[in-house]
Amino acid sequence: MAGKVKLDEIDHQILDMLIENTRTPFTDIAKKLLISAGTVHVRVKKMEEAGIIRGSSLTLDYVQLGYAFIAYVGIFLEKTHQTKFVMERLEQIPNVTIAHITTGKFNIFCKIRARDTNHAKNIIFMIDDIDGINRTETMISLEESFNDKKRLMHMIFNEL
Amino acid sequence: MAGKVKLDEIDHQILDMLIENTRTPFTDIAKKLLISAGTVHVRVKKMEEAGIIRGSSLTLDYVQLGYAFIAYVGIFLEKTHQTKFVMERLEQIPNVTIAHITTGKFNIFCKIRARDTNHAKNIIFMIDDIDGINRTETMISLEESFNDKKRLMHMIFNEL
DNA sequence: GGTGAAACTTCTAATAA
DNA sequence: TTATTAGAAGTTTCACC
Repeated sequence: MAGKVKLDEIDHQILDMLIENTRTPFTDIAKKLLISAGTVHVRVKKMEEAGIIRGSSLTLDYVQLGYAFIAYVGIFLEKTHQTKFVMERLEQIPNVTIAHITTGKFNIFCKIRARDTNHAKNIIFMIDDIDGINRTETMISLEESFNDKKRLMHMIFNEL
Repeated sequence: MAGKVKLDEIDHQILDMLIENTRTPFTDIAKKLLISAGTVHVRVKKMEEAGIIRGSSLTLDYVQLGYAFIAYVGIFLEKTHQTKFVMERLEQIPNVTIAHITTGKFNIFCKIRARDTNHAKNIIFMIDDIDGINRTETMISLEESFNDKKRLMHMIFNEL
């Protein structure tokens, strides 16, 4: 599964195309890179086996699905040794989409997604109720802006 | 592009399978849901046209790619009306993977990805240099934990 | 490593129900 | 809306560079 694989320019360009659309036909990629579809197939498989490609997922419009509310919750623990326990509890709440153990102001830091303010309130209360949490601080997202993955990839590949 | 579409149980299950692996053959989905591959095709297309499915992307192992460092940077602005300008500047830095305008402690809040602490320092200096930013507060992620999308989808579909 | 072609699988659109 | 069908397209393997 995990391994060390040196990626070359061809691999970078394959990833580049698949990052934009995971269903880009290998034949299209092959045509663009002037290689055979078989080669694309082998290289993708290799990157999957090496664990560089961990999977693929859909980007959904959560607003249209009725989940427009995003907030970040900073968590202060009573004692640091409770970190693992609290992280595990957070992972059990599906509305917590990502959680980090952090240095700095907060001990733990997580992102939540909810339908609306009222729904978010319930989720935050749920978090507040976890044993070991002293208090939380909520930051509501008024606007979200993404940077597309392709640009980060270019940085990585060109060692900028 | 955008539209109101009511999703039924079949749609939910199609999304469920594609969220885990966007390349799941429609024939597999059809077999599991006891419908025809043509129907799967039509429904996926409909969800794409409605904008519910916005796209697909690869999940990459950034640690293996040499980008193991994650931090969140809270930004305090000099004046609120500079928000848009600063957001635009942040979008130009590929290492800033996501940025939010927030209520609460910070005016803006962003996530950065870098090779190491030294690399991160340069990025944070870059952010500090943006006009209109008063000061920043960095939280380094020591450990990241994801919640899989499937569970969030189940919440959404079951109106929990 | 890569190719090109064969065998197999999947997609897609049209038609019919 | 869904199923069926059939031709087009894509994937995957493999013998051979």
